[in-house]
Amino acid sequence: MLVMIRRHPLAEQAAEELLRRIGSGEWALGAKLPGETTLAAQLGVGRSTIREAVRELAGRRVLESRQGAGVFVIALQAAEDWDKVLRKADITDVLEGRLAIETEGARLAASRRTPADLKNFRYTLADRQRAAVKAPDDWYIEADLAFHRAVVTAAHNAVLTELFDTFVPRIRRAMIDMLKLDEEHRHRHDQAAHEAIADAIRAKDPDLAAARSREHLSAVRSSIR
Amino acid sequence: MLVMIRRHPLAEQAAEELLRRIGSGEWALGAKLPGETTLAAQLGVGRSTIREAVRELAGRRVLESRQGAGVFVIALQAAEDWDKVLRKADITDVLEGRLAIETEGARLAASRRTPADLKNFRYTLADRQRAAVKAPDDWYIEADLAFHRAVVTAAHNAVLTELFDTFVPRIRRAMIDMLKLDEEHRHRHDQAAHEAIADAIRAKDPDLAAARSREHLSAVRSSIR
DNA sequence: CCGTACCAACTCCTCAGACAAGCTGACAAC
DNA sequence: GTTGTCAGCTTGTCTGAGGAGTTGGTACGG
Repeated sequence: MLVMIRRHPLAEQAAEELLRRIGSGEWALGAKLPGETTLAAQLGVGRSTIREAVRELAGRRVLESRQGAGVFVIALQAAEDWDKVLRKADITDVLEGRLAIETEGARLAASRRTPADLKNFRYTLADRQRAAVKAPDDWYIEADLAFHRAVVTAAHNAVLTELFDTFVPRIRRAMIDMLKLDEEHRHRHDQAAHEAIADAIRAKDPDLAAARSREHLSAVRSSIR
Repeated sequence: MLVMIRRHPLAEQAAEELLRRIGSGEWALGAKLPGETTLAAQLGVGRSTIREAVRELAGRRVLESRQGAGVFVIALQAAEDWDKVLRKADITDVLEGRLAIETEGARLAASRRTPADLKNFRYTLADRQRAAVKAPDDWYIEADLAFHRAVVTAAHNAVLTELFDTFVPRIRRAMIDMLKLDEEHRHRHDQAAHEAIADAIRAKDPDLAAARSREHLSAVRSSIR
């Protein structure tokens, strides 16, 4: 223990160790961990270090401590951090996930869109048009994402909207990289494809909206390779 | 402060207060928080209490502390806990999300499935057939989910697979509720629909696989209302 | 004028000890 | 048997001390 290279604070290492033991089945769901003093002695660290480790796992909703009673396991593993999953994932995998969400979103939007949704389309499309002509990259990216979000929002499905928002940071980074390699700004010229998606939703044609959404996003995916 | 009813430990209250201030814009993304002693004085608590609060928010990926440098904001709000989002979400919204994932999964599987995937289909379908005839509800549910997971897995897309796994607990609960109201076990009789999905993937027909997947899940969704 | 080495002040990190507050089970009194 | 009490456990909080890492200024040498 004393010899090991310390890249992380002791408290973090202790948290990882506890998480490992929980995952290995040493303590079942709902089980009570040994007392702080016992754990401190076991891991060879001070009591306050153990407390911080437990606090960290409490923040990750794995442990729960009750004064006077003890520390208890409330989850066998840390909830998947989606931002981390997406960061590590291959960009084509992410784009295929986005395609699944947006295609279905466009399909549902075609039957559920309200007048407010259509107004939102007009606004975000006009904004995207302006940004495509003269705005710097980051402005354009935000305008583009705003329209795509408007489509998903029009599906009036909280899960799909939340999924889209989860994907946004990763998509944004990918677009930044993509635009850097795209000196001709070819990507900005597909305003027509966006208008077409909005038109299909406006016309209440689910299959067409889904098809056009799929077509557009497939093109984006292809342009990556 | 002394008079207030203390239902939560001070460290937790301090964490909530810090989270509130971050959300209110007091500290921007990437900004450095005041030192431990300063914060402790501001909130009227001890230094170790502040440290535990920071540690909790570090576990939630909102703060990050670097020895010698300070504590920094790395997210403006706590990451959405997907399990929690799905628990609160309307079941039809969840099923529509599942439909988006599985339909696209089936489509991709039709062009990427390996011999191992097909073997997996055979195995899980046979298992589901047996369970549909005589097994108790929870066995049947696991067998059904195993086949659906096999389909998504055959798409060979880590993001889609992870999404499916995120949805599973919520879907499982919904199925339990559904089967309780389904005395005739009608739901168990759609083995043919599952075989049909597997056949389309086996035949490398993306559109057909997607259509059959969509049809099956739409039927499930309709049976809920 | 520029670059380097040094250093002081600041930060978080860890430990130890003390006491408060809350829970639990055993045991005595009724 | 039921109830009340309490001792012994647990976590919660504070304080003081020193260790370790970062940062920015400053003096020195070129």
